[in-house]
Amino acid sequence: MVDNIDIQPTDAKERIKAAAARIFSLRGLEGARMQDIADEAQINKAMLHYYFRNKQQLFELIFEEKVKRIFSALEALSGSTASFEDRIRSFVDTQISIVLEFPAMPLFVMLEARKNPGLLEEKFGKLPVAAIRTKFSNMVRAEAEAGNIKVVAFDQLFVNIMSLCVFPIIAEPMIRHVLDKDEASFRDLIEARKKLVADLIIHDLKP
Amino acid sequence: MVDNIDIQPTDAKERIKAAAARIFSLRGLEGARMQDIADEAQINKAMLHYYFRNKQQLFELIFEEKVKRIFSALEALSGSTASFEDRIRSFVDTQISIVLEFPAMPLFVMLEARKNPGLLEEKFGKLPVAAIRTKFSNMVRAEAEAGNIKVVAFDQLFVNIMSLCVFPIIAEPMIRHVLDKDEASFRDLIEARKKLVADLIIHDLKP
DNA sequence: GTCTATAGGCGGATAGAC
DNA sequence: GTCTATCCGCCTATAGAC
Repeated sequence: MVDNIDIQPTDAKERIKAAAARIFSLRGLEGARMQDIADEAQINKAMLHYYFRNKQQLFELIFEEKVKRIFSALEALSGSTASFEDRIRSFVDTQISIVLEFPAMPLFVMLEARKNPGLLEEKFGKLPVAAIRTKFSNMVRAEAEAGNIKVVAFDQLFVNIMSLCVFPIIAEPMIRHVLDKDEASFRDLIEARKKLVADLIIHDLKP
Repeated sequence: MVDNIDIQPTDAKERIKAAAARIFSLRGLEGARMQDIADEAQINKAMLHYYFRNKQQLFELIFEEKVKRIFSALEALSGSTASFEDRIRSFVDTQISIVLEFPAMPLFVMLEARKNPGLLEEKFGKLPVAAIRTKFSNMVRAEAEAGNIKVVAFDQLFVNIMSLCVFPIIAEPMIRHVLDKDEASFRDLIEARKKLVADLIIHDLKP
């Protein structure tokens, strides 16, 4: 922000951010080592402090970016003029894809949000999510009144969808252990869920 | 194990274990401070090393106990002579109750299992879970052949149930933020799921 | 902008008195 | 068994040469 006058966008900065995301998501704020981030970014440890003042500041930047990414899928719920069913399908699909990009990230966010309650509110006001929530809630009520779906608690519906999309991916090690799956068949299992989860939700909503 | 000759079961040891579970689950192996565990257990830091040789050993003990607790609910799936539907209901109920006891624990287990792949296999062979899996899988097939439920992939069924039970609780901070709920109404939301999730699963299995 | 060297502090582990 | 004092290594952060 301060010195964005440089012509070439320093991709060192980008490499650091990517590396930090990987290390933080796996080891948490305290567990992450600046040296490991530097190694991963193929850069000197001192450069971390050159680009980002300190560990805490780097951490908060990553946290903020990743929460925004996770919440970005919510827009599939409110935007466009697609039918209710199509919005659900689209949301499930993008949600699963986003979490697949970076499976450890929701774990990281949930853990850090637990350690530091109020971190979410601090970084993002309640207002942006409130707008989407209201929109989705209204949509569910309208569909129910039109007789297209049965009457349901919209918050439970939301929780169901999120659970079915996110949990299997973050719980990969446990699920693979219990179901005795190798990496490939686990990937197939998740891929199949893009349709399966949407079907399950929509079937449940039939009047 | 070595010195279990002492008459009075040292409840200091129990306090330490409880404290360690709390701190480790929230901050992870590297993030946890021995001092914090000692404070929480109202005990001197040196005593931690008296009862448990070092941090790593204490950590592994806690990890092992907690995974066993989480997996213990699986027995509701295979045991007893109850009907299929009742087993599902009973499993959902106990699973939610267990996770509620210690909401951060599955997060902790999933994160540590990610950092250290093979930790699950190392601590618990595949065999015990394999037995339960086979039993459950056979049960699902038998019910389908009897025409009581439709034909489904048992592994997706298992993943669905786990997701709907576990995720909402571990994601409490994110869900409360998005749905703007206070502690009490969040608790109500989870409590209501004991029935709601079982209904959803059973409804989906109707032929 | 990049790197080396080092300061400075924190935290796990132990010695040893009681 | 319990506690204080202390060691020592690791890790963040910075100083300063280039």
